Amino acid sequence: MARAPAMPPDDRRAQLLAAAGRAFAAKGYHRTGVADIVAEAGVARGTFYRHFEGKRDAFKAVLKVMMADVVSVVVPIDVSAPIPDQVWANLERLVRAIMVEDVARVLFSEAVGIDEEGDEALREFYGAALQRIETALQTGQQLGVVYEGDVKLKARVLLGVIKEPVVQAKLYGETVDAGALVRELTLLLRRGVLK
Amino acid sequence: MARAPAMPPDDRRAQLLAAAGRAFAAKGYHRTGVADIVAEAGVARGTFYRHFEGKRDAFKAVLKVMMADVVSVVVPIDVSAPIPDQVWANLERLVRAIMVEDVARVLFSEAVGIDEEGDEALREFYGAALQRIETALQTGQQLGVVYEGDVKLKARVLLGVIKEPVVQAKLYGETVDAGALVRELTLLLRRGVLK
Amino acid sequence: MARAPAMPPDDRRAQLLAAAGRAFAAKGYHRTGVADIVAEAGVARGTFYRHFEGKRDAFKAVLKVMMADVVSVVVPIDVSAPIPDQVWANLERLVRAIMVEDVARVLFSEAVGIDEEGDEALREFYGAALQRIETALQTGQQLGVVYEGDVKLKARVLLGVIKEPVVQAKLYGETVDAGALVRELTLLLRRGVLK
Amino acid sequence: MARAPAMPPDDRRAQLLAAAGRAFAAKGYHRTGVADIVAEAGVARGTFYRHFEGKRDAFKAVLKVMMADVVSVVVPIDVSAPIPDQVWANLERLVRAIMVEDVARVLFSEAVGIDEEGDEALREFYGAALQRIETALQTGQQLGVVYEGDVKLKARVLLGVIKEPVVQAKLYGETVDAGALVRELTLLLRRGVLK
DNA sequence: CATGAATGAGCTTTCATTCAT
DNA sequence: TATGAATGAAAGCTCATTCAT
Repeated sequence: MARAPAMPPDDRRAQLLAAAGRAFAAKGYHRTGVADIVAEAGVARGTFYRHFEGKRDAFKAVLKVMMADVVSVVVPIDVSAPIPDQVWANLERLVRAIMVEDVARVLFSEAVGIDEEGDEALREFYGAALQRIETALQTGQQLGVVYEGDVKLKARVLLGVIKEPVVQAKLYGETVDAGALVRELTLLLRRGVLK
Repeated sequence: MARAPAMPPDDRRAQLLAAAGRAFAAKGYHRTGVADIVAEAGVARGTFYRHFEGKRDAFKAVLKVMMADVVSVVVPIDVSAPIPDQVWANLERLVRAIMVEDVARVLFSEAVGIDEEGDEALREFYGAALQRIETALQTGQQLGVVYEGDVKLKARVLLGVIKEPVVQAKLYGETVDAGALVRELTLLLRRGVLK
Repeated sequence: MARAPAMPPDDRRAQLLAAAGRAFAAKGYHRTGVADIVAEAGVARGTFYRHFEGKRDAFKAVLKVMMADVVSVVVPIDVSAPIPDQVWANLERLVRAIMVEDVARVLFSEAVGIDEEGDEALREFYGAALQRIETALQTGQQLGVVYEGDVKLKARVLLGVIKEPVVQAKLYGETVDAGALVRELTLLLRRGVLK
Repeated sequence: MARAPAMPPDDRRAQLLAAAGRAFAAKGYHRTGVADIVAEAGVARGTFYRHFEGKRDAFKAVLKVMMADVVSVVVPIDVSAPIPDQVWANLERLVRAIMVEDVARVLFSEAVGIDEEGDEALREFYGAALQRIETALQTGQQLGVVYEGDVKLKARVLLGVIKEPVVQAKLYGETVDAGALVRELTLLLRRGVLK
């Protein structure tokens, strides 16, 4: 094959990261081989190992990028402005970010069961996400807009509320109607399910 | 090793199924080898293949048993008796069933990414579960106790509500307080999160 | 399964031998499993091992029977009667015997490569056959009806002359026209191929 | 073990092909493992699978090479020169080619019974060989030097005439005297066996 | 830096044989 | 004598990783 042009390490790494993201998203961690990644990137096997310690390392790196992408869309609540609107806006952006092509599958579906280190990476991601939700809930409680109760548990429930519809849609190859989902979530958060 | 005593095929199969369930729960599908399963069962490799076509077949069989176990705890609502109590009771039994040692990990964590056939098995499980939830919601709507809206989406949200706290707890090796969880879910379903 | 009725050992052995012959003929030594043989015979696995030391032993026994069948059709030449007719008659019986359903495949196709002991069994068969042909040729030379020359080599050539058309026909699933083959062989032996 | 030096794929493949040929010739298809081949070649298991899809694929490749080797020694008859001499020369070269160490065993002894695909490969080989012989016979008939009659059958007989002495010699670990064999075949073709 | 041939531990699966019932 | 569940050595194959060029 034609030799890929030499490239600043960071660029090459970024290229590989993107390729790895696509590959993992397409087939999941276990079914994705290093061969898939380097084919996607158009470089040789050895090049991959110049930039990552191995397949798992690459996966963790992909995970990190995706986490950052997802988290970045959540903007802190400005208490001097109407709060509910900000919450709904955050929620909608979050759902949309999660639904972006690769994220859902990589983060939610294929990530568990790699090995202890892989699980740890996942825990880190979920830990960060849940931490943010908890903080938001606590703030809400202090503001009197969130019911009292175990915020940790509430946070996990909320995570599931957002995640599961996306995961299920992925599982069936459907696309999610973000607007409808957000509306549904809004209603759930506001009044529950049962009259 | 001492030769395992002969046994009626159905018994041995059941024993292997249990062993496989424990093994998959302990290390997940991908990290579990047939070697682990037969070690857990205390039989030789060949014996495993007398009862299952292979590792994936065993996994599917485990999945099937667990599905049945989980589903069986949900009892139909008796409309001539107070409904809410029945709903909460069902919910509590469901949460407890899911929390049983092996179920959560096998069903929720390690199951995706095996191969197309494996994914199909999962889809079947989730499909059946969601179908039940949807039916319950529709009944609820007809009885006027469930808000209007897309039941399919509602069902997925509810699945997430139940599943995620259990998954997260597993991820951290925590045990879930079923009572607390059910109470929280109850409140969520009744009035939402936000005042 | 219903227990096969107890049976005098020789009968059961004969039954198994026949079943083994059919099985080996159908799929060849390597692709035939003990499972095939016992299924064909309608007995349990263990029964097979009560009558044969193992798969190879059964194969050797089948070989022996077939050898005897084939060899028995060749009748000694009566020098007081017209010789050529007897030769042609022997030849025709031989070809027909070889063409009998199972013989060709078992003897000629699937027999080599089992292991040293198996090869030895084959050598025995071929040795016996060639010995007979050599003797016939020597007699012929003494009677002045066979050309001089290395009888051992001549014998092998003749074996090939008979065997190959049958083997090839088997390979293509064709049936051999014994009459035509014998006629062709007759002409070859009498005058060769080239004018 | 010392790492085998990198090598252009075609070279390595050729080396493996040769090693496989030796291995198959030494022990036959069924008793030869991939382990034997890679040991013979002095490379690791994985290297083998970089070049062949599996054991059977390697066998088919060996078969192909050997076919080509054998076929290539037969040169077309030049009708403007004395024909019989050319026929004998071809015959002698053919016999010698077949007797080359590996060819006879691989082609003639161990090849049947692999599986349907393997048998098909063999049929191809024999088909090609027989086709050539048939063509030669037809030409001979047109030139009036070959007796009339079924060329297909004649071709098979001739194949047996050449093949069997070589096979038998192999079976006994003898070496064939090519000169003597060709002389014998010559006489057989010219005048038959019986006066 | 990039390459890709080479590696080999580890995995799944098969099947002739054994032996307690 | 007949049974068939149990066995486990042995085989084929994969793929993340290494390293000489």
